[in-house]
Amino acid sequence: MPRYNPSEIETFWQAYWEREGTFATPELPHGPKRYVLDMFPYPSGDGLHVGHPEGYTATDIVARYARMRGETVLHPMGFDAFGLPAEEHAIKTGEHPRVQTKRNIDNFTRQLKMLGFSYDWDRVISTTDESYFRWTQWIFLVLYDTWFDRESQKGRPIAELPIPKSVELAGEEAIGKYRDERRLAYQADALVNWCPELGTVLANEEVQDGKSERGGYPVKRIPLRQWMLRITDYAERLLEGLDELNWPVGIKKLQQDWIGRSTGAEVDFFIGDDSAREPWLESRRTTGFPDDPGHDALRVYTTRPDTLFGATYMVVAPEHPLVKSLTHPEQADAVASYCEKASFKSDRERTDGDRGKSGVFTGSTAVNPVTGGRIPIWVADYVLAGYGTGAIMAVPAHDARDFEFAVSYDLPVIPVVDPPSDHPKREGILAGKVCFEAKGAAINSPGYDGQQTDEVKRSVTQTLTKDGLGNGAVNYKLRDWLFSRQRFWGEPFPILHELDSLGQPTGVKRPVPDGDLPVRLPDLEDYKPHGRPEPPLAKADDDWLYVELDGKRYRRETNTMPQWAGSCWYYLRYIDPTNEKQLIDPEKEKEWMPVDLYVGGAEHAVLHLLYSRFWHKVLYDRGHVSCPEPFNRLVNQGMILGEVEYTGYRDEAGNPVSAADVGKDEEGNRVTASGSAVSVVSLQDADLDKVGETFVLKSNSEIRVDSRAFKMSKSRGNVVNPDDIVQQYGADSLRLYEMFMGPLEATKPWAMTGVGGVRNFLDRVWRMIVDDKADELRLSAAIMEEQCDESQLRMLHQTIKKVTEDTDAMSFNTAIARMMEFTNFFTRAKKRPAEAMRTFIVLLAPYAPHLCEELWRLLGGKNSVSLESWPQWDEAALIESSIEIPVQINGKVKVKISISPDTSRDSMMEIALGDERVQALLEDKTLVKQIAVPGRLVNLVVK
RNA sequence: GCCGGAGUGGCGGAAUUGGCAGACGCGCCGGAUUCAAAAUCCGGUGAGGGCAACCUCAUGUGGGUUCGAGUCCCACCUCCGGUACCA
Repeated sequence: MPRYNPSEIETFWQAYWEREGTFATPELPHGPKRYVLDMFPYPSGDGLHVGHPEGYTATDIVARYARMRGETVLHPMGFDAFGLPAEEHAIKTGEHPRVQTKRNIDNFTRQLKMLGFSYDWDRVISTTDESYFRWTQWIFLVLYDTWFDRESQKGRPIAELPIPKSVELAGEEAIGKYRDERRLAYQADALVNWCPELGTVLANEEVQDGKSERGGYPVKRIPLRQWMLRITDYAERLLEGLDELNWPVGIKKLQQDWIGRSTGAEVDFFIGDDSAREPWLESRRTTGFPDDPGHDALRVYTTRPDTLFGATYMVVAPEHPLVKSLTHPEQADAVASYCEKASFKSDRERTDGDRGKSGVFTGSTAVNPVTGGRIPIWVADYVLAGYGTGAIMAVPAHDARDFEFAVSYDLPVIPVVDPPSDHPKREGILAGKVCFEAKGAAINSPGYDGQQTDEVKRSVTQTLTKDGLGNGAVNYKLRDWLFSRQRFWGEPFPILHELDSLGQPTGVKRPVPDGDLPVRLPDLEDYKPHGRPEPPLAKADDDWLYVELDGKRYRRETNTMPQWAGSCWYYLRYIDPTNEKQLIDPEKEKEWMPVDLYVGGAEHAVLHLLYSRFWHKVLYDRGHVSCPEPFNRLVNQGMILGEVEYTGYRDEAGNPVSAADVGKDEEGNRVTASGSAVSVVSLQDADLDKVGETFVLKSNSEIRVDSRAFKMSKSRGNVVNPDDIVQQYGADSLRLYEMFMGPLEATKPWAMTGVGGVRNFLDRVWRMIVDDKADELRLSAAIMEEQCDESQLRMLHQTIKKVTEDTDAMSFNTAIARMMEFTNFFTRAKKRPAEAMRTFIVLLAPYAPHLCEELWRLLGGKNSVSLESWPQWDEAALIESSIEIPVQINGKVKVKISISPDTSRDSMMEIALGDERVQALLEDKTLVKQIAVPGRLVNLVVK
């Protein structure tokens, strides 16, 4: 019995494709090109989960479809294989991460091949390959060799950096330092999360409430020399570049918000003695607003210079460099202890809202530049050191945070913006009892009263600029990118630190010469942390750690790059994966770039995509790539959740409790309204009824039940393994099901019965063509070398049209629905013209390639169906001789009439009004209005 | 709090963008085939009412625009995701 047997067919055709090189991509495209890219996976030990094939199937369909349309397609795959899990595995087992990584990549490769994706496997790369990370290191050196020229908004070689005379005179060392301060890759002291117990530095995500996520040990923030990338210089370019991209608006918005551009002004507040103030003001009037405020001024950044008259105090961040000098002796202890406490809090904790605001007075005051009055300076951790100038002017009347702080510490509130007269809380606002953050008319602002916010902003900034006390300024939330990790399993930095004769670093850095790349990872005895905030590479043998070059001794940089590094540019390497001389051949780059379609999860909406764009722009500025943006079109696949779960509740006595009466206590445990604990019972849908909006127990309709699908997770036990699905249903079924579940971008719950549904469809396709009663594999007797009749021809061409359009629009679910209709239609037919079957198989091939190869062969195809060209539909065949349209009366369908589809408006109306059923309905009524839409409907408005 | 996205049958989802709501699939019901079952094939399936032809009600809720609203506007509710003092 020749039943559809996926496991046999699928392995056969996968071997065929590999043997024949069916999907090998030429070096250069001939004719139109399409670069279709997946976000490459991290090869975890768990193998693929069903979320991977979702995006991969979508791109595979697009890639196969594009090939059939005659485009040259680049559709590659690779592995983002540096990362923490392999290192943790190494710490536990002593096995080199490379070994485990290799094993995982092999497993992923097996799984990916099992799904029949049309990747060009000759181009596969892993970020951990030496031949790959050699170029990651090389790009780092490009960043190191680049400075950002603000004037031209462009990265340029460091050799072109203009050196001021004074620096030049100070000698080589000063020039070196001057350059180092301007490179896109630079070292700086950054605060890291150091956990002494674990003996390691942690990422922000690994720290919760000031404690390590693993173990719950205290984490301290300590400054450590770190590599940073000056992504902030590219903020404006990264923002502007978004305009031209075909990305989901939501993702663009996320990136915009992340970059967080704001405009306002920097303002200097005088902090010296009163006697020194006049000369200071005078000098400012003549010299203008300086780059450096000097020691007698405190500089703030504000987006609301119009509220300067309402600034009643100032706040500096605990890490602000002036904290010490601003602190009065009698406040010294309080300030010191406050700052110490703040240093223990993680960024996350400090910025965790609703926690109330705390602060401490420094004892000193500053002069408000517009009122001339003295206002107190506080230290508080609600001001962030890393944003703006790390200091603010506080305007409690018009800033919610300042207001909250002012109320706590009883600081004055002076309203300077009058809300619109119809504002419900206007009185409270004017009395300084309520905070108002929106725009209005200035009050209590001598010289500006009555003017509107925007106007006041402008003129206050103008006046400050004229007096040398302020200047318009732009700020970004985006921070420079902390680029080094104290980890083993990452790319080593290709940087050498010069040592003096005593073996101490001189501070001079030197890039590893190009010919010496890659800098490989050393072999370590063990990978365990060693209790100092120093990277594991510092434990390497001396012959790795120390280098002699041109008679000088150097110590290697021992930090490694973050996982982002390798994923920042992999899309370029696919184009020229084995080039040993260059990152990428410029000719190939020009032909293939940019990526035409990039599909992946939304979790990379900000970081990966922003980092990648940043590197790409630097490479662009330095002439290594030809296009300013890497990813033309981006599509985010939605998450696949586990099967829907029904959850009921029971009290301690075991009696069912309605979900409506179940809440959560402070610790998140489920309890009844009276506070007693409830237990959770998992239910089957056979036990349930639906009443209105909710599910209830069949046995007792008073008892409500929760119904929800959850994110797949090991702990919940709802993870679906692709291996199992392929084994049970076949790869084509898995592919098809994931595409049929719903729109690609939507979040959707898994349903095993649905997989059975699409398998059912493939079985029907098989039986439509194959004689399943015969002993050997042969065509069904219904397949004939005959012409389609009119309705078959229409069905065929409508299907070609729908599948073409839907595949173009990536509406795979509706394309599949249409192919199901086709199959249902032709299964019923006694005669199935072979030509129609062949055309249909071509349409289905991108979706279910294995099955289609098999049936294609059976229908007489000689080559792979993947090499066929995509069919065209014939408009003439689509036209139906007559269509049924509704006749509405007052917008409600009453009667249906049959007309030819090209009937004119007037004759439609004539036919409708001539219909006796319509006439009967119109009796005793007055026809007020008649609407006819050709090919659609007739609507009669009557009274 | 803020920013996104979404609410349509028992379930997943369709709906040429303002024109017959529920395509397609699952599930369920009935029939055929079978000694029986599986598989397969055929038919039915939003709710309520009626013997029936038919009627009424239905796209989270309430209003509005329109000949006509799942689709547009206003107000609100719920869920999901992201984000968090950026001055």
